[in-house]
Amino acid sequence: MWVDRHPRNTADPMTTSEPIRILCVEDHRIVREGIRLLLEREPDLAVVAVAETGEQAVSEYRAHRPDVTLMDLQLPGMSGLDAIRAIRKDHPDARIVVLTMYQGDEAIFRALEAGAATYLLKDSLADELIDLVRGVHAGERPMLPAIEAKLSEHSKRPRLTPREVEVIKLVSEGFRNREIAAMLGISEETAQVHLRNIFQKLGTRDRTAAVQVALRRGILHIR
Amino acid sequence: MWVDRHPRNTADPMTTSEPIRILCVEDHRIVREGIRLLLEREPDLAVVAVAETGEQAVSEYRAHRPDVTLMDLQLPGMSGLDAIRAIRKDHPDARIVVLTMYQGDEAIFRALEAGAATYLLKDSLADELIDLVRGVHAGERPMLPAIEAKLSEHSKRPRLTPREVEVIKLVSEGFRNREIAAMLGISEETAQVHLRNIFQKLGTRDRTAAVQVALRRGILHIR
DNA sequence: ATCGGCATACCTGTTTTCAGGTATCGCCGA
DNA sequence: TCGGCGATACCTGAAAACAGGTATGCCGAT
Repeated sequence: MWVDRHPRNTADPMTTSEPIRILCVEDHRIVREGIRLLLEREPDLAVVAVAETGEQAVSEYRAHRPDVTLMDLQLPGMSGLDAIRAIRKDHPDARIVVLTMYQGDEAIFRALEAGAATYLLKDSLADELIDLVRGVHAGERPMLPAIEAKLSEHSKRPRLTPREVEVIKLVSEGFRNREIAAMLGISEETAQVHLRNIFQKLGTRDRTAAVQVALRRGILHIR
Repeated sequence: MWVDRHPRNTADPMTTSEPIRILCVEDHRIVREGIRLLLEREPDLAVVAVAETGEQAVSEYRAHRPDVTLMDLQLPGMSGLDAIRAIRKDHPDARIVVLTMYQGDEAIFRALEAGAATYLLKDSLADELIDLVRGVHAGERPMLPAIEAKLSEHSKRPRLTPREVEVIKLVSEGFRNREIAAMLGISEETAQVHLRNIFQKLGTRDRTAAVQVALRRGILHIR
């Protein structure tokens, strides 16, 4: 618990003199610069720091204590998800807006579970982004209808357990059941049981299709 | 930090009255809007049209005949690659700059083969984008060192044949060898031979790893 | 205290995939 | 015209993956 040195705007951005201070976390420099320009067309928004990795995001957050953090999920090194967790661990009142390409229900669920205030896709309108930033800064947790829909879809589906996620991750990297078992310190048969349960939950009959579904749903990520 | 805001005079853009007319093809609206702002900070650049699908790109090209087209590869419906081919078929002198996230050597090779003038990644500098646009407009085919490196890497590797690409694509969708054979109208054994050749070329021992490598190298795409 | 979910393990089969070989046919370029 | 490559096909045998069942220990919630 600390005393915030930077006064925050709780309401009515246009009548307060201090703009909303934003940290923009995005690894693609052209995109980042573009988003910065978008935001800074608004007189009540100011990008005070940027970061292109999860680690940088954490340290820039500490250094600048922004009012709102705009976070991409796909980052080199520490993922955006882990960065959200790390920031929220030290600063439980951090207000984080996820802005990403990932449209999988699991990605959305995990980001909000990790403490993000809201979630939007990069093909949203610039105005939607700006509205969400203002709303989140005002303490709300505004949610776009498309995201709500994916969330309710998610709640109807069985989730993979942490162990199952480990297994499908190794499967996606091309390891055999025997190797996966050795890496996890379990028997090959147990690894197979996990895999069978994964197939059942994802509605697939083999590992290749399971990996595809896991990628689409945001259970796994590229690279 | 970074990004100087002054227009730089490479070929003295200020003395020419007509700006470079650009078509910007990019499905993510926030990114598209950001790139547009980036480009339009330069007085000699003007975004005269935008498109968010391959089909739109083709029709907008026809309607506006831009000097330079900025093309993303990942588009809903018709891919950016097919859009490049379609545009270049009707307009062999079309000058197209690919701006994408895909960093796989095969994606780069195919784009240039399809007629793109140059290729850059979204984590390039805004200035690099602007320089490339100006260079391409001037009739050059400027190439960033990182892209050249990937291209020479590509030339050292064996390429998959068209048939092999069809096979690995179906494999990535989770089909069994027998199903793939039926879909392609060949025997299961032939499908297996293709797959064996794919493993050999990609340096993998099984289908799951092969799909991962194919995704990384831009031989396959998500979705 | 009991029940359900999770992780673990083993058993028995069947199906699929992988590895190696050989062979034909057609096409294209040297 | 000859040689190579791509696509096709078949054979055999080994390895891996998949399907179904049963069972145990643990832990958290009711």
